[in-house]
Parts: sequence; C-alpha cells; structure tokens
Amino acid sequence: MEEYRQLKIKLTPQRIAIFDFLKDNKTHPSAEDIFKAVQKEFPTMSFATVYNTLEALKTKKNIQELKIDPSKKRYDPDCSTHHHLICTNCRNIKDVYKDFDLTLSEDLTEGFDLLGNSIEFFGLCPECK
Amino acid sequence: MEEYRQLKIKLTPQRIAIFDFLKDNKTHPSAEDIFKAVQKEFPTMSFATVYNTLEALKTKKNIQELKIDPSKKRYDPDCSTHHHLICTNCRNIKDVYKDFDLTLSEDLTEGFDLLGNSIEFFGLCPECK
DNA sequence: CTATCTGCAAACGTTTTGCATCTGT
DNA sequence: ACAGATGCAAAACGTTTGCAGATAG
Repeated sequence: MEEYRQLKIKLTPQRIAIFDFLKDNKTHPSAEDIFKAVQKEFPTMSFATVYNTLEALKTKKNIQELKIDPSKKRYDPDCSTHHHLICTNCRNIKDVYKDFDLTLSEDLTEGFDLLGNSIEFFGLCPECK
Repeated sequence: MEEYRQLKIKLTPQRIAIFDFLKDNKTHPSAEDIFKAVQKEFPTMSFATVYNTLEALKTKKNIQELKIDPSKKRYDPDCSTHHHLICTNCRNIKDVYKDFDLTLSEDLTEGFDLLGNSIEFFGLCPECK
C-alpha cells in the first residue's frame, strides 16, 4: 500500500485490485488476464481502466511490457534484471535469473545510445513436449 | 531465382516480386512495408498474398519473424545467427552480428527443451537522440 | 488438369479513443 | 473544487479467413 502511494497516481479501488493481482504474480499476464481477474471483484471493470493503469505503471517503471508473445502484450511486475523463456506451444513464460555480459563495442552500436536489452529463450515446456 | 525454386512453392509473379524486395533487405520491413513496395508493381496485390507468402517463407525457414517491435511483426530475410538493436523512438532496426554465450544450466530451464534464443537491444538512434 | 494461389471483403483479437459521469485528494 | 479516473461503446489497427475465380506446374 505504501509502495502504491509512491506512484503518485490516484489510488482508486479498481487500481488497487489490479496492483494486488500483479503483486508477486509470476504468470506474465496479458491485459485480458488482468481484466478477467479484476472483473470478478468489479463487474463493471473496463479494458480502458486496465490499459490506463498499465500505462501509468509503465511510465512509473513499476512494470515491464513483454513482447515475447507475438499475439499479445504480456506484463511483468518484476522489474529486476532478468530474462524470459517461453513455450512456443502453450506460451507459458518463465523467468530466467542469470546475468549475461551483453556489452557491445562502439562499432556494433552504429551510433545508438544503448538503453537496455533483453534475451528471449524459446522452447517446449514439460507439458507440451 | 534458383534459390526460389528450391522452396518448392509455386512461383507466381507476385511472390517473385516479394522475394526480390526482401533479398538483401536490411530494413526489417513489416507486412505493410512489403505490401506497399510490391503494390507499385502489382496494383491488385492483396494483404492475403503478402501474409500467405510470408507464411510459406517462415515454414521453409527462409525468413525470420521479429517480435522486437511491439506494434507489428517485422520480417528479416537474414536467417544467419544474429541479434537486433531497435530505436525506441523511430523503430529503426539494426542487425547486431556478435555471438554471445547464452547457455542455460538445467536448473534454469525448468524442464523446457530449448529451441532457440534472441537478444534485443534498445536504444536511441543517431537521428532520434 | 488440378492443386495451389490470388484478390477481395469480411471477420477477428488486441489495443486505443472519445466522452459523459464520477471520485480521490 | 477539480484534475484525473472510470465505464461504455465505437473505432482503429494488424492479422487472418472464406471463397470464387485464376494460374503455375
């Protein structure tokens, strides 16, 4: 609750329900997953509110938007440095906590200012293989 | 032309135009980019044909579908091992030719059979910064 | 000749938007 | 009080699909 207040955004009941759903959530939910979960408590919940809240969290760097699933955006409340492993069949996503040395020499960055990186591993999960 | 024949798919004029547009193309075009380019030569070109051809190329492993751009799929005719660097502002994508050791120990793969990986670097290109 | 491809339009799933109403601070 | 959030519906966007007619092999 304290950490939510630090976000300096209005703490509506709907947002608190979204925050609670995301807290320690390791499932990398999509917007629809979040919508469905919070809708149980707030039957009038709308997608606009879900996306609006996710946008606020993204801006405040309290959530990571994942592009690893080609069909929809997935969200990860864990903003610590880590990577992801996705099952190409069922799209279950696991966290990969390992540091890699991903420094690039100047001649490889083509004048870009580097801001970050992420590694995606693809595979088949135990249930799908 | 020889390499196209090896794909064992029907070589229609529309497909050949798509192949020619993709050959040595380093811009990582979206389906729409391809559509617009080929439409100049074939005014009746349809998205169905673009996606159909991209699907065939994917199946034959002659093209890579990139997920680095969150708003749309991008395609890379270069199937050699390499990674990508995207400008978070203008979404220009550059290739990064460097090998990294991305092996994962058994305890990190959670029982998955690993099939592949890719690294995405984010940054600001010289024009955008 | 026929299996496959094309082109069109409609459908789809996800995400965004406009706007009137409501609410946290 | 009022900046900013909600909820609803419509729209936007990229992508997929169904199907009738065309064409490569």
